[in-house]
Amino acid sequence: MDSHIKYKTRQREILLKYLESVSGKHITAGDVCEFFREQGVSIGQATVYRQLENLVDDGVVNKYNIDSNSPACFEYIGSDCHAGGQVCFHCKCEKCGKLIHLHCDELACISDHLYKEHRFRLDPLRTVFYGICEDCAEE
Amino acid sequence: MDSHIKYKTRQREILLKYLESVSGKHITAGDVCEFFREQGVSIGQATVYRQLENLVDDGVVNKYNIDSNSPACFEYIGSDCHAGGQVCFHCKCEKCGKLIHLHCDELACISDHLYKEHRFRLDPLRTVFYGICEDCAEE
DNA sequence: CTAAGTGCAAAATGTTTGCATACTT
DNA sequence: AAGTATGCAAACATTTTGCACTTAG
Repeated sequence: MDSHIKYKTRQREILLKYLESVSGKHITAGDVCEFFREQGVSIGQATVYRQLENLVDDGVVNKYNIDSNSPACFEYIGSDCHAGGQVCFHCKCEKCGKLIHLHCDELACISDHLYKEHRFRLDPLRTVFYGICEDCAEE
Repeated sequence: MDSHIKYKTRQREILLKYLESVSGKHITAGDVCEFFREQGVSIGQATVYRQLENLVDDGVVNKYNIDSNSPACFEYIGSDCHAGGQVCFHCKCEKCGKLIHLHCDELACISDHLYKEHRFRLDPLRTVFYGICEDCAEE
């Protein structure tokens, strides 16, 4: 694999370290910028966007496009992710906009059903379940 | 079901007619505006966005978010697929773009699981399963 | 007559780009 | 030294919003 990274820079290092530290969470480019600003760490937002894109190309993080208006989400997966078989599904609340992600093996039944009954191979990376979340339902 | 449409306006009618005439195709809000401009039909772009969103809420068209940069796509699906109180799920092939309609009782387990285990109320009108269809898989 | 929809232009949003400077190797 | 990355600010594209006006019921 030809990696897109050529130089090892301070910015890439701290970005990667941060993403790793919040692995399992969905992080937007804005989140990243805000975090570093709060920490007093100086990093340009253009760099954040550029490095995030590099990391996606290198397969170290995943990028999710939930809505066309809401910002893209990134999630650290490391380099040996796809072998781990840890698939995750996403639920998006239509009311509050919250993004829930489920690392749920039980949801495999969905893939199974779609494949066995309909010969459709579900792509969990791109599929988003829309609906109403628990909190919003209580109203 | 309470529809979001209250008034039947000229703009909604021509928009719906246009979308129906290109059903099977992916149309962006920009495409819609351009088409009407070329036809000499006057319609404000804000209205296009607002009515498209209404149509999505009504389940008459689907909205697809491919990238966060590229514009959202809309596709006519009609109202007859959930006419008899029977909602249907949609699968979209990422390769050939085919839209497959599945009827609900077969997939009730998904809603059930999401609700029982995760307290999430799935909205089948809005949710689209992405993946690879049978035909495209044979390659 | 009233509620809902429209259209314009302006604002908001998220992301990308040009370019001079700084850093890695 | 050469090639690459950074940071800023400006550019960009898409979508949303405020508000006065029009239209459907």
